[in-house]
Amino acid sequence: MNRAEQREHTRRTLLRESRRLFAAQGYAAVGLAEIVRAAGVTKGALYHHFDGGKTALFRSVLEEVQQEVAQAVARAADAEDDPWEQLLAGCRTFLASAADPEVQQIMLLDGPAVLGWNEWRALDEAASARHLAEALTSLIDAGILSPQPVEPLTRLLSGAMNETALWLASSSGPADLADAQAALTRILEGLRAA
Amino acid sequence: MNRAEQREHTRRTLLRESRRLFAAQGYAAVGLAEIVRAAGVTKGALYHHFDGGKTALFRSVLEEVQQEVAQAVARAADAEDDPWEQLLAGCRTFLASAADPEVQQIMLLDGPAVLGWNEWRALDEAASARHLAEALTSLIDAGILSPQPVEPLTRLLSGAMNETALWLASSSGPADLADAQAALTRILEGLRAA
DNA sequence: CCCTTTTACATACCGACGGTATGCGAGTAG
DNA sequence: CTACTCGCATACCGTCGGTATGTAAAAGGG
Repeated sequence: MNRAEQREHTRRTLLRESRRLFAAQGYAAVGLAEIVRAAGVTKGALYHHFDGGKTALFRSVLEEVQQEVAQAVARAADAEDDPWEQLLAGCRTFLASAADPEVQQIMLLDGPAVLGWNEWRALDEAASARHLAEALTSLIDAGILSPQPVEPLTRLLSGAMNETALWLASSSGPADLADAQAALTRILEGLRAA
Repeated sequence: MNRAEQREHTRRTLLRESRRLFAAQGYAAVGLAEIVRAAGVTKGALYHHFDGGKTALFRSVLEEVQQEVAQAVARAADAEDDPWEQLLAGCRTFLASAADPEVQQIMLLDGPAVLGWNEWRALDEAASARHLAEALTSLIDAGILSPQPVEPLTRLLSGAMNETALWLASSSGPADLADAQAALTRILEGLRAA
């Protein structure tokens, strides 16, 4: 194994193990000692790969999670032809993806608190909220949604989905996801009429 | 000053100063040393009043903040006669109240991450989400909203308002609050039609 | 093939933090 | 006046995130 491979291996191991621990226990409850022990390295390696220490490691994990969610959403949206159906499919898929406890703890609970809301929002924007905003803009241009500022609407819908996903984890019978998706659909359809 | 008065004075001072610091710097960035110095006491006093230490102190601060927001919302809603107008007024007031940076940092950012989402939701439920759910139930019973599960809808709306409030803090020109309230109204009116 | 440099870590250490055990003096009750 | 309680202060501890330094192996030039 040459040096580049070894480096990548260590980095990926740190990301994988820290992601598992952050998801299971929450950012604050996980110590660097536990992370490096799980990864089979030492703190020296961690700080060599992640300049900002614990925070930078968490940021990388968060980006990874957000990319995965965004990919799932994009895939679901691309499977539809009609722009309106793309929005519905994307939103429903986001809700389903964010129902994963790993995603919740890292992306929805610790993310904003650890990085601050501004940085969290910037990452969220880059990963998925931008696509939502673009979709809404297209629908407004096409006359399917009434003309209005896109940013507040994007945040309303994004926040609605985020907190509903968290709710799904607590009281989740299997019917709740369907109920939540139905309620979300009702909201979107209500906007369409107007 | 007798003992009961002294006790209450110390407790209120700790709550006031810790609230100020938590709001300004975030939970994790504030040390107990800083809190007790600002309050003019020592850690002994803090642990005498708040059995769970830093976490318990934060929980008390959070409850205080939530109560204040809930009171403002209830007052705005009670000022209206029509149930539908009560809902609109309550939601708009919540958005305006949660635009306060103190409220955001404590109630929306650190709250869920520090206490965990389940406990945060229980406190939120007791303070304000319960009223929202009751209002929605009444509107469904009155035939103003279409029959549907109330819980998912409550979480969708609550989450929409929470994240929009956070957005207001970042990019806030003074017109943004009005835009956000207008978008929220559009969503609610859309539900009404259906 | 050897020597130099760089790289990818490991080791050892530090200050600060949250938390606890104990001490103490002023109130309060009998 | 006394005994007891209560509201804190003091002193101390283990653990944490972070850093400075050491080191062995890989890479690169002659």
